[in-house]
Amino acid sequence: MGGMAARQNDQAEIKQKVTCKRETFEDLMDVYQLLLEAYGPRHWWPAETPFEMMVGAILTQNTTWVNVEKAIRNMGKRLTSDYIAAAPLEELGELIRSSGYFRQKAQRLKNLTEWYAQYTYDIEKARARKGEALRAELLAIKGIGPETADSILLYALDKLFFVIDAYTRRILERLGYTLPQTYDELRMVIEQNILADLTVYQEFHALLVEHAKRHCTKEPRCCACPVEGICWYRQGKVT
DNA sequence: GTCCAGGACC
DNA sequence: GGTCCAGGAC
Repeated sequence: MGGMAARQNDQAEIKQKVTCKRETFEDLMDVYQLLLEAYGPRHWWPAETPFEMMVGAILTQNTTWVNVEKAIRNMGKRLTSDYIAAAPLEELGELIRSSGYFRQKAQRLKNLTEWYAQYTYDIEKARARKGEALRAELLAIKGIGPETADSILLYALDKLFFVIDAYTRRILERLGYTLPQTYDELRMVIEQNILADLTVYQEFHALLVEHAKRHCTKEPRCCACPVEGICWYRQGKVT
């Protein structure tokens, strides 16, 4: 009699267990280590100069990197602050057409360059400022949101801000973490649980991108995944 | 041809 | 939630 009720209880408990999530982000560095061992250091961001890095950050918004590469190649020697500052909007747009949203992005490149002018296009002058101040300035630029701002802060300005993108969310979801809704909440909880080191920040984001492309694709390819041992999606605990 | 991935702003 | 876009997958 009690046996039946107890069994139903067990099943209810099991059901609850499979739908719950990781409680904390304390083991994030384990994820980092596994990805680093699997893929090796990525040495991101792929750019010749800090300015090219910032340009790439805008061009890659909602766009695959191959299309950005075409745009960067197309700009060639014109990939300079002086050219962008002076070029007609339409001409600039044509150069970067392959990266999509080219009218918006042409204007955004001009906005970025206008901001950079106050540092006389000198990255060291910008780096001399506090990260928080730079972040506020970048976010005030029309066309630069949190992800683009943090990419620029991390990869061009050497400031400790963790970059959150769609790949980051997808991977962490699948691993089983409970993600805060907002960008900054997620960024800060990650920052509180990883080593405060520029290389770790830079590599971790790059490794997440690599992982999202090789294994944690939209349709996951879990075979031989370097984090399958700790992944809750792989273990059927989350969908 | 249609569909889709992918940030920021309105 | 709608809009901005090219290019690759199908």
